[in-house]
Amino acid sequence: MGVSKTHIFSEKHNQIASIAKVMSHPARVAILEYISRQDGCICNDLVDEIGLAQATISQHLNEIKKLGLIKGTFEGKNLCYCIDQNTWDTLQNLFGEFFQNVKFNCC
Amino acid sequence: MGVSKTHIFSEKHNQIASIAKVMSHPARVAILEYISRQDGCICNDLVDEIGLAQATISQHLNEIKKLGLIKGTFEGKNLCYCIDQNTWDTLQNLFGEFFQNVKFNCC
DNA sequence: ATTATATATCGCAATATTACGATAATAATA
DNA sequence: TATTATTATCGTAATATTGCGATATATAAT
Repeated sequence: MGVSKTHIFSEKHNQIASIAKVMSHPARVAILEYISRQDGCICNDLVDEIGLAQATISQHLNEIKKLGLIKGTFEGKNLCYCIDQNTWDTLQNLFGEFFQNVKFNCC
Repeated sequence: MGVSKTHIFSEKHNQIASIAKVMSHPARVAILEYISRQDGCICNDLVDEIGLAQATISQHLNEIKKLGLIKGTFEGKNLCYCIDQNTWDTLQNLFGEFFQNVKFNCC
């Protein structure tokens, strides 16, 4: 027991859940917002900004990256993390559509 | 260790994370969609529809209810779960705003 | 080559989530 | 009141997540 039964759900429902999962921790929300606020994308001060240990930040970044919401390339010494606009748009649509399509026809 | 440090994050970031957390399991996404598809709101066949044990469905419903996304009233013998339109709109806006406000200015 | 700085990974502990069977509670009906 | 159907709660087991220190890896500068 305790094993999540993802296989019994539709592709779309699993996809929406995956997106939501990434946003389901305030640190990751904060990270995404911080990255998006930067003019450039040198973001090694994320540790100071967020207030979690470097290892923990790295873990969170990795989970965001796995979904494709950010991509990182090395710019000189620092790793440059940026929002991946394509993925972002796709996920935004998927999620927005779900919110939009709910009907309110009772009670 | 292992204790989520919600107190170091802003109210808004925690709020967005809370919404996302509810949607972060495919069963809950499926439940929300199923309820919204119904013309009425007698939804005792959720167990057959989703394919999880009754106790598990009840747990998931409770987590959705805690956020205020659905409300339940008794209609005769059956419990009637419906989307709470007010909460839904609020959360949709909060979430949509977050997605919208991200800038793509690097890489 | 050595050193300094930034990021990733490993290993572990604490806590949270998921799922289900069993059982209790609730409400309509016989 | 007894029965039946529906939903909620309890207890428990399995798994997942969160967080951090320690350590490894990678790049830049000296």
